[in-house]
Amino acid sequence: MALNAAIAQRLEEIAKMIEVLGEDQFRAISNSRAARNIDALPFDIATIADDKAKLTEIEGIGPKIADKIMEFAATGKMKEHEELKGKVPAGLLEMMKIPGLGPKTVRAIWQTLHITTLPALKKAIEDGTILTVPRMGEKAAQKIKQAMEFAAQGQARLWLGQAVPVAERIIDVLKHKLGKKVKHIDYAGSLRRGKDTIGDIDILIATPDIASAIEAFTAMPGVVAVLAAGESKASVRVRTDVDLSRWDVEDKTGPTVQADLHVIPDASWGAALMYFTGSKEHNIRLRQRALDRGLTLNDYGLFPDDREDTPPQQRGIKPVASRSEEEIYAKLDLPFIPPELREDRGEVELTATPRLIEVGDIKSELHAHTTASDGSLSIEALAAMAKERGFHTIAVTDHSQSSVIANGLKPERLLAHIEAIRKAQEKFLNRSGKPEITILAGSEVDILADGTLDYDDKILKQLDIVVASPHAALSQDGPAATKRLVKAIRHKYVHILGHPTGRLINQRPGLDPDMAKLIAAAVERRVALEINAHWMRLDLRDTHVRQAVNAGALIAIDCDVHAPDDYDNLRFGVMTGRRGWLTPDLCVNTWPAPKLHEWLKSKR
DNA sequence: GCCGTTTTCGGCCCGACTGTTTTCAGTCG
Repeated sequence: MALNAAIAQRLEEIAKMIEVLGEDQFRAISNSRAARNIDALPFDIATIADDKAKLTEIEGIGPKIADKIMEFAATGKMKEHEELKGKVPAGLLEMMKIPGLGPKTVRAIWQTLHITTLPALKKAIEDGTILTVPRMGEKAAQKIKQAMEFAAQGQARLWLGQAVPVAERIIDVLKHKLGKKVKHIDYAGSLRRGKDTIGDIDILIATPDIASAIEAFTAMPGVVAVLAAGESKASVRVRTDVDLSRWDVEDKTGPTVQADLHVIPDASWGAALMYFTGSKEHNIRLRQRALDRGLTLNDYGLFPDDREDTPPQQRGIKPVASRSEEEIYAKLDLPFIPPELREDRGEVELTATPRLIEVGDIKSELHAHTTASDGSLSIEALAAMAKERGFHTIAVTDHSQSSVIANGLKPERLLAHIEAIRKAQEKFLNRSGKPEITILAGSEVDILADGTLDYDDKILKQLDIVVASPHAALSQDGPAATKRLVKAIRHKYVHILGHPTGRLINQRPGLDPDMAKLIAAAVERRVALEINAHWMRLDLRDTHVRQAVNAGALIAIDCDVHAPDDYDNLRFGVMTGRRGWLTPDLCVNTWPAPKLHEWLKSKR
């Protein structure tokens, strides 16, 4: 879906350029909204790029933007975009990416000092000429300088698995310092919605002792800078520390992240939690819905709308609902909407809360490595940990021969490994000789660049489970990737397509296959598509899961265990599944042993 | 530039914080 991304990027840039030129800002908002919606589309826009009627059916796309899409799809150019680029120097768009620098300020800097690049901006801050810009003082200049330095450090967004431990650590610190004075505390934002990357961490607290909360937050360990500390809000930059040893990442200590603490009145906890959880698009949708019902919604509650300028809570108006998210949704005639669904992707049409998958539903791990290839656990240790988690089945799926770096198994070693797995099974039998946990002999077999598998059929047939995954040739083009992966799905011995695109978030984009074709093949062959739960992968991603679920495809959520801690990544895989509206029935890992084993045998 | 069971024209979510101002503009979420 390279076209979706290319169009979205241009529309977003058009929006930014309109803003910096100081032209009609509603036009800017429209372009930006269209860009977001196109980026979130679950299908390739190329398939309807010659059909104006279909294009305008997409939310936020009217006749003008449809024309722009058709023009770009046909010619690879967008005239409006190019004309604006002629008027707006590229450096201005870079400047707007710096936190604290918005369109108005960038425009003012451009108009007064004719500055159009980041280096020139830096120089103007250093020599003080920036102070001649209207409304620009010493403090603002220093803030911009600091923000530029943070931006230069690179990675803007944190991995989900990096951010969650930081948020939990902050909550622990505040709970410890404030004890019983904490009425409510939780994290909100994209973290609570389970997005694969996180911009910043939002912590909400309800407590009578506001001063102590702000003090504890700004003074906690790991804080490198206090950005703001007001009466009801504080912002800091805090260090992250996560073991990244499985992949070779340059900065092993991890970057810093902005964390915001919002102090919330106890009575408006639900309204604030909802507001700060977002998404922005979901909130806008709810506010609109409130207005339609003669109500107005803000972060203090849902109030009767009397069209006064002063906010209702400041005039002592009693809210219709405010204490819990549940009661606010109810007053808006909606079921409770789980945070992972709050993306304005149709959830506001729901009439009942869907029973989404939960961590507790998972009863098996179907993708795990041992010391035979690149894992750190023995077969027995792997199985013991799975049993401890209440799983009925664990699949040992070490790498195949082509994965040389991962110590992949040549056929002879694989055959010996199968024997070792059968032996290990004997150690996990109860008194009546029944398995306490079923240990499957499997393999994570490489899908070679042309779609053939890394072992021949004679070998594959002897395995209880085959997870087929792409590991090399991850930069081949979309059509080649589609052909390759569909061929693997159609292979008679394959059960699961492992990390289908091979992406590493923030590191490499991975394959860009035609998902609709992959899903269709998977549905037909009853092959499960994996959500790899490692937070650097989360592959399938949320939008792909949604597509697969809509088509009725089977999904596997697996931790791709290499070390003991990897089992803990399950929750990130489950969050991604929930973002894709995944219900337990479609997820093979939730199936009871007989049903799972029967499915596996149906491929033999 | 999009959108519409009050509208095909006239709207477009709402509040806190900061810094630069003397009453508010800009940015953010």
